[in-house]
Amino acid sequence: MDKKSTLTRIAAESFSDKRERPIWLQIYDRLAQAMQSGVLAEGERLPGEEELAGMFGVTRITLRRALDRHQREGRLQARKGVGVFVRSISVRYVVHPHEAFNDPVAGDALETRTVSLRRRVASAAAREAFALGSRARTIELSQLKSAGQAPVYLSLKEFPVDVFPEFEDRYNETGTILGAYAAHGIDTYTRLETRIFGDFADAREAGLLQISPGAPLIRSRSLNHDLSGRPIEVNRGCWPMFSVELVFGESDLTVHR
Amino acid sequence: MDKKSTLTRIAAESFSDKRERPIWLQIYDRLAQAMQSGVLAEGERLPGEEELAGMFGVTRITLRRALDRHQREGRLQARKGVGVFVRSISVRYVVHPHEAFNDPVAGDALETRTVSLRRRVASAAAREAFALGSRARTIELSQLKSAGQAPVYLSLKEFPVDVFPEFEDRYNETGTILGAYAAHGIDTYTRLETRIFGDFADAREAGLLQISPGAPLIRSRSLNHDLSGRPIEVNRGCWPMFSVELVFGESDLTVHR
DNA sequence: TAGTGGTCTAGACCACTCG
DNA sequence: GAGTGGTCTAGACCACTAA
Repeated sequence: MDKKSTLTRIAAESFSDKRERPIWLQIYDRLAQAMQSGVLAEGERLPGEEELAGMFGVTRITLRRALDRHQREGRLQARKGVGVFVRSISVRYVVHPHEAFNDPVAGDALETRTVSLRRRVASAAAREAFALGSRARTIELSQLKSAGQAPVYLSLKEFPVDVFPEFEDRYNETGTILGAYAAHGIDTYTRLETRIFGDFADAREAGLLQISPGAPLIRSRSLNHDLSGRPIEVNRGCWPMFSVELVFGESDLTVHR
Repeated sequence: MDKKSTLTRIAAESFSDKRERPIWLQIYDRLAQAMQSGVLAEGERLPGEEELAGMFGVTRITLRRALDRHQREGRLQARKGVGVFVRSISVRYVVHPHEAFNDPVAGDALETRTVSLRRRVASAAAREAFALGSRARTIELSQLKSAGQAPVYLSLKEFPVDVFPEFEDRYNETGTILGAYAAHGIDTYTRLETRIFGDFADAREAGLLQISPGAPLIRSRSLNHDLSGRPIEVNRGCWPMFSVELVFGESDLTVHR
């Protein structure tokens, strides 16, 4: 039996008492099960909403409530005029903050794509960190990191032009930020502070991360210093909420009463 | 002019081109602005959905899309048969993981309520951590912490009965977990590992945290050892995603190339 | 009992994408 | 041009809560 007829059979089963669980949530459940069992495989396109609604015996609006929820939770992504697709989030990407916020170490398993590299008017955060005037400029680098098919991390970093006068060339040569660091004589750096908080994706972020606008994100903001205490990088990053897990290891957290 | 007529005026303004921003998102925007400016104060009840829809000149379903989004994002909470209320999330509660996962330190500014305290069959996580058999029992403690009016943290901890034979009495006497620790001869402990990840609230969690079911959460799982390396506590906790900010301080994160 | 939020239907128009 | 997802309407019934 092919996949589509399997899905048809799943959809055709009668619903249980809707007072216990609304129909749209029962549809949500069955779609989740179909994805988990492989009836709907990663990357696969779902039948059209009209057809899908017919298969489940409900209105398109009712069906859409189930789809919307799966989109917010990252399992599905809709592309206007094209269709609804199963996103790959089979695994959470595990990040050890002591390492992972630094591009090279945890980045090994990830593919990095440079989204943009340009000079810009310094952001407020960069002005404060680098002690810049209101019209000063910085080097802005945006990267997108993917695990397999699924983008998992989008970053936007700013660097001070006086510390990295040749950043663009050195970055393009070496392909890594640490390469540009080294080319400017910086071999060791310190992460001063990292803040983690939740938020929701805007349209641009949603497009790059292949999630729906409004889907929840985990955001980080951090600041790097070199050995002498000079600030050299401000970083803003975000993960789709459901595709990352932060792990804080043993060590440092002994508590005395 | 009273608040309600102010809201009426806000609602009555004409919408801009809906091709640029859908009407329901424009309603969402105006409600956000009304909350931020104090026209809708914290804890206040909104007009009924039917009335509100009339004020904005849309259908109830269109209005509900705006309300739903605010509920997911934690600014509004609906109570069936009662009304829709403005939740207090004016500030993010800042947590320093080195301290905050430990009840006493960061808990100072929070009010703690004991949700439940009982003995139970050990969870899988507790069985593994404490090396227990499949029918072993543990002490389970659930606490809810609130900042002002708003609940911000819900925890569920398990303790091994052999380490804490009198946990319940000692906890009830001292009112704190550390008190129960001390009464059993444990003054110092170590947090072995903490994992942070995103998820969505189920019905019970939503009720206790005063958010909507399905709203995004930040979850933590952690394990405490005593000085001798003996595991003494497994902890599962969650915050409403939008009401917490995790801060990792300076110190430990120097990176050598 | 009256009012509230939660769910569902039937039908419509639009913008977008692709062949 | 055909098909897709995005938005919106008008109307209905239900379960829940409080007076």
